[in-house]
Amino acid sequence: MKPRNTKAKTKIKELIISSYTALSQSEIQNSLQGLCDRVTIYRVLERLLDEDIIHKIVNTDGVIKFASCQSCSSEHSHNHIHFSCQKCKSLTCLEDVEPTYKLPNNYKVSEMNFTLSGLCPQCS
Amino acid sequence: MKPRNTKAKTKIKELIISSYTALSQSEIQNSLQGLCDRVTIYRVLERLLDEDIIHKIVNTDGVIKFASCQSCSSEHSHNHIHFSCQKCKSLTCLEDVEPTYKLPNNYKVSEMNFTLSGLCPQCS
DNA sequence: ATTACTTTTGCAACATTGTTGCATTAAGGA
DNA sequence: TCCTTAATGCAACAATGTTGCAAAAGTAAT
Ligand SMILES: [Mn+2]
Ligand SMILES: [Mn+2]
Ligand SMILES: [Zn+2]
Ligand SMILES: [Zn+2]
Repeated sequence: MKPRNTKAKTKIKELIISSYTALSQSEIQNSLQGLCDRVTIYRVLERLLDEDIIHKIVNTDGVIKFASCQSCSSEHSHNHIHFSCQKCKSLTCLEDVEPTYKLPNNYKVSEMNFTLSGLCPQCS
Repeated sequence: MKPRNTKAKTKIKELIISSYTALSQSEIQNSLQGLCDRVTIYRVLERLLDEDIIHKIVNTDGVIKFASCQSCSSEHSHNHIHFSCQKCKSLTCLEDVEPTYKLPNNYKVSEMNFTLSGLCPQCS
């Protein structure tokens, strides 16, 4: 399975990389203005995830968003916090903020999803 | 708006309180075996949230789950971690585990949603 | 440039989750 | 028991995500 570069993939990748905030499928669809089918967006996102170009974040309302990978060029890890603004609805990666916690024994952690919500600097 | 105790509400409340893991709408629906309509479950859950009897958790896959409130009888706070097992699919509250983190200035936090996924003690 | 191979796409169809309006039912106090 | 109104059932709808399959397009070799 050799991945190919298509119009849709190129444009979606570009969109996500140039966006300061994480984007949902529907937000991407609106930006593309009919460049490709709805289904194609889902499939392209899946491919970009596979290729470690983007990562997936579940927002506090359950909406799934996508953001570019910044710091995981060497190794793929996403242990940073996300911030969801209740006013402007933006979801941003706080790449520098990593939480600490103390788990009971016998839990094996492989992923984390940490999102704080409230007001972002622009809105507060 | 004086809340009333109905069969549906009583049963759903009972289900969630007696469950060790957080439950989704569909899991509740399966347990109820036709006791009430699908829509009623959504509406009952909303009421139980309003009454601070249960709290809402967004799982790592975006599925919304509900668990009873343990420690927020005095004040309503849910700053504990949740654990999502990738094998048995259970989502549990780790009431005693609260993370620490250092946020940049100007962010106003009002809620947090922190879910770790991996293998739970039973599955690892 | 043409061909051949295979990935990617569009479209239709479907499943799941969640919401709303409205007529009917039932809880609970008088 | 009666009355008020909260709660329910049902139908209809919207949003999100998935799948199968034929058609289109990317890529490398000729
Ligand atoms: Mn991120
Ligand atoms: Mn919890
Ligand atoms: Zn904001
Ligand atoms: Zn498990």
